[in-house]
Amino acid sequence: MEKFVNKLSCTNNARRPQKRIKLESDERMKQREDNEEDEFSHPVPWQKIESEGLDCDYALLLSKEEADHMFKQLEEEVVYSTGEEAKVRVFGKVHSIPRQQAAYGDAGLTYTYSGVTRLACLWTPTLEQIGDVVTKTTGQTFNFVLVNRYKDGQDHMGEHRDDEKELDPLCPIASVSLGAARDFIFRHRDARGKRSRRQMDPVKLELAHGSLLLMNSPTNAFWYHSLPVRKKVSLPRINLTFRRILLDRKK
DNA sequence: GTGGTAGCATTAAT
DNA sequence: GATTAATGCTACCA
Repeated sequence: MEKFVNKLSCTNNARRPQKRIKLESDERMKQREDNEEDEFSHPVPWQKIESEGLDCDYALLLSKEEADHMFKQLEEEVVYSTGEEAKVRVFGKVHSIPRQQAAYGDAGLTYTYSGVTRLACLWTPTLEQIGDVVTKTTGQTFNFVLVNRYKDGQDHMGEHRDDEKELDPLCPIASVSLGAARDFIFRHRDARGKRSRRQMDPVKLELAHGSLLLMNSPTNAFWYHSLPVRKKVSLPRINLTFRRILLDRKK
């Protein structure tokens, strides 16, 4: 069995991803960094995950106690889609998605994928709180979060890319995991299928309770990702993917 | 043999 | 034509 990337020794002890989009003055950034020093008594050990066209950062964002608390709060707060909203069309067929899903974000935001348009609910206190931690840790702001709940190892997500046109292409997608640890697989678009053009090994991660995975540009242009079935997993996992959706797109 | 997983095939609308 | 956030089937491995 191949070793998973984040089971290997961690070589990168930077406090946050090296790549940052400069959105604010040096003075404000310095001020914010000073505040972060107060907030996080332990530096966040980032692990860089790289391959051709793949650029991700992985870190344990929350302590076990914090993550336990957030998980419990979300179980009470989040209301998941039902009925038609929980269905998706793939290969011409309509399926119920094999997990629970909900969309939260700024007022009036919508997000479309695979023939389904979602109107975001307004942030819950816990989602806002976690979003703040992610922003403070990464320097990125987000206006939308997609919540996926996998009740056990039978729930999963098929291989896909997050390449929706309405996403800000320069803003990374920040994926926070709570609950049961699950495998997460990246595969390069040119290494899929029988007549694949190239031999490229998939990149495999295990997403732990309280972890944060940043998918930086241009990862989603080249790499598909999936959360495969794992029958031995019996506990639920909640995944939050924070995104920035572009506003006022030209019509 | 058996259970779990990896990888390919599917399918018809956009 | 290319793509596809789904499942189904088969081959492989422990």
